[in-house]
Amino acid sequence: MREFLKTKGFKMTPQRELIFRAFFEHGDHVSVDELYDKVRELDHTIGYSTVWRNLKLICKVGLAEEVNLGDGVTRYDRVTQVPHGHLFCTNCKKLIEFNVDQVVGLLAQVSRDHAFAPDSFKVEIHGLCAECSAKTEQIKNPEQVKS
Amino acid sequence: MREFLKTKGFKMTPQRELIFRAFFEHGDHVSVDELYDKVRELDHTIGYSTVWRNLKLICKVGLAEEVNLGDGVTRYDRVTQVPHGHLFCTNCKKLIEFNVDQVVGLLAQVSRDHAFAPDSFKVEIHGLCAECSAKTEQIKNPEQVKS
DNA sequence: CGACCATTGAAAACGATTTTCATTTTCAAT
DNA sequence: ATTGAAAATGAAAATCGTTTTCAATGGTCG
Ligand SMILES: [Mn+2]
Ligand SMILES: [Mn+2]
Ligand SMILES: [Zn+2]
Ligand SMILES: [Zn+2]
Repeated sequence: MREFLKTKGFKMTPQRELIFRAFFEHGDHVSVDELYDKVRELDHTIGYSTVWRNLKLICKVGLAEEVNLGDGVTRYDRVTQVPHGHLFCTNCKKLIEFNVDQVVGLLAQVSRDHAFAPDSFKVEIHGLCAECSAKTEQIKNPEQVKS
Repeated sequence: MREFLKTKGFKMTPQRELIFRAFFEHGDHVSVDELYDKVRELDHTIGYSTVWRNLKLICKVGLAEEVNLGDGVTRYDRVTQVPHGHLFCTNCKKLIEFNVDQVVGLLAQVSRDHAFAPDSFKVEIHGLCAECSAKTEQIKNPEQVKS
């Protein structure tokens, strides 16, 4: 890691080391706030802006990407070998990943059709996860015990 | 329109009339700022919050949806018969729509696989449109006239 | 060891969105 | 037409996640 960053002209610092570790070990889909809290447990002197800047750095060197689910906070998603889509529960904010190989095939064709040079594909399904869906069902149809 | 809103318990006002008209006649994919500017040309006394609230209202009654392209501003997209995806040029911000029938088919299956109750599917391709793509090409490979 | 420049932390700035509040307007019932 | 309750408006302020500023610190390399 240190070497990887050095080749890109960045320096390694204790704070950076800690933030990178925290992100890659426990941090997928974290917001700045969430990672800040995690990192603070290990070193309560680290500043918020340092966490923010290092998350941006992780993106700049291509190890993560910002994800915007439309709820006002930016999350940071590790870049993986295979691209994936997100099932986002608007109730409990759970995020489930799924394979998008087939979808990407279709979207690549769409891009070609429009002479569009794609950088990235974003595929999201918003709705209710199994658990929240079950709960809502209950609320709408309270157990009709009476005949 | 007046009747449609009345049945939902909302009142009609001159401001609302103007804002709705502006949105449905010239406003697809507008931000609040953009629609505010448009509406201001017709009535320079309308307040920003009134435009904001009425865009929210248009969404609430199901005639539009918020779109978040990750550039920090919320846009408002008319709800159409057939769902569509967006090709978003990160350079010139152009937005091109495309058919997602096939994609939605795949995503519906993904939802079923996860017992997920989908509300909406979001399909975006970020990159460079044909024009911007051509320009960038030029910059990277300036006409190599010399041998 | 310096010199140089990236990095840090605290605080302030930013900017889009949302809320507040006093006032005005709509609209259904008199 | 008059009235009253509820909804809507406009200006201003509040909110809140993000981003910048700036002085101080610290890493890298000769
Ligand atoms: Mn992910
Ligand atoms: Mn659209
Ligand atoms: Zn859920
Ligand atoms: Zn473009």
